[in-house]
Amino acid sequence: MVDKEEYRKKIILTAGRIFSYYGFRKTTMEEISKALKKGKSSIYYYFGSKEEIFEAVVLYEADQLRAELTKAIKEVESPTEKLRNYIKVKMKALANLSNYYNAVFDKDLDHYEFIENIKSRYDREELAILRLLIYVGNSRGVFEVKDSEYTAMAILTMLKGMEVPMFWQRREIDINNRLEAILNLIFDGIKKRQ
Amino acid sequence: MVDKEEYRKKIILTAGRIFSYYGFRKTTMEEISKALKKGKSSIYYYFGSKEEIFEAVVLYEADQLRAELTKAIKEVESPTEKLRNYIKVKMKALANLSNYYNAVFDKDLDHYEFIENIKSRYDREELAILRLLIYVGNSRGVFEVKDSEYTAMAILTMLKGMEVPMFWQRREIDINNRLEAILNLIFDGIKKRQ
DNA sequence: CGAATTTTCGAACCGATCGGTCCATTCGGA
DNA sequence: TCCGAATGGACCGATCGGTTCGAAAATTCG
Repeated sequence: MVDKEEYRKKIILTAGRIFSYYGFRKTTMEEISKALKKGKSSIYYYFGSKEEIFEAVVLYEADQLRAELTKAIKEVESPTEKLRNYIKVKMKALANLSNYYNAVFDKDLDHYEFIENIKSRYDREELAILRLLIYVGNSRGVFEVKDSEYTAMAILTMLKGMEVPMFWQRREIDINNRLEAILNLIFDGIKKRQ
Repeated sequence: MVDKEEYRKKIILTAGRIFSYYGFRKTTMEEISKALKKGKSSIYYYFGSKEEIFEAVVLYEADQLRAELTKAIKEVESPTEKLRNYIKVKMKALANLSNYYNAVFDKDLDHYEFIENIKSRYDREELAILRLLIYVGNSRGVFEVKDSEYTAMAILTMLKGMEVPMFWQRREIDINNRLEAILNLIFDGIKKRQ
């Protein structure tokens, strides 16, 4: 009863690890169950299908990401720092939340509609957060942009653009350099010159 | 004609990349051929089987490693530096020559006899190199060990011991710390106190 | 203790996939 | 134009892998 939900969580964690290693297609139920030291069919007591597990994993990671993001912007005061933190956390998350990002970008997975849902839902949420950050920074006189809506969209686009190729060349230095570069770009373009 | 050997090399490189990403079992001939922009059956013109390709890849990486190692010990003069370089190169190679190391350690692959051959052959080679390094260092009065044969074996064992768990936690810092630690240990235990 | 319920698991189904083969076709140089 | 080198589509048998099912364990509860 109480344990069941708990065990689902354990499955999510374990399966998530394997998914992130092999990807959705190349991960087998056999492997998931072996990692849990259970029979293959036992997993079906907790989840209806492989897809359902993956869905839960992606959802879990997405929530994880949202939690980290909101924490990151609450931690600091100034709009500049908030935005800076936000972007940094988001980039760092690429390494840890690989299933979420694979789900968002993997073309093989495009037909899964739940991914479409997550995609658009989180896009809207992100946009709202960014817009707010920019709006506040603007009214405090730290930023100076005409339209916070479109500026938020521009930044979101930039972030998305960064995510994709990162999958192919994931060297640590590379990531940091790119991150610094984009941060500089964003702030120099956005910060009020005095 | 001339190209054939060249194309085999290209296949080895391409297949090696995919093998190192998915592992032997999870890599399909389809994927290899697609990556080469060729039909699946075309690959069989160059190699007799999937195993044969893998064999070639492992052999290639093993030779690569040997070349790097011999270069590394030729680059410097003192026995201390030679041994130091040797170990460092070996550890660094873990990241790049993943097929070779997977082949050496993957339990699923144990029944492939050619891997057994590579294993023992390279163990003997390594032992010989290490023994020589220690022997020279010894006679020059830089090292001070009773039996270079057994000392070489001890170091080899240590190196092998380091290799295995590295697969599971491949963080850069971790590797460097471990490396430093083991180098210190080896040298403090081996170097002549004055 | 025994009955009821929860949880596990092996067996088996079946469509998909995979390694490998065949063979007709195309390519490229003489 | 000829000939072997090289290619790739169609196909095959075997295995794999997701899922179902029913019955055995394990656990809970009266």
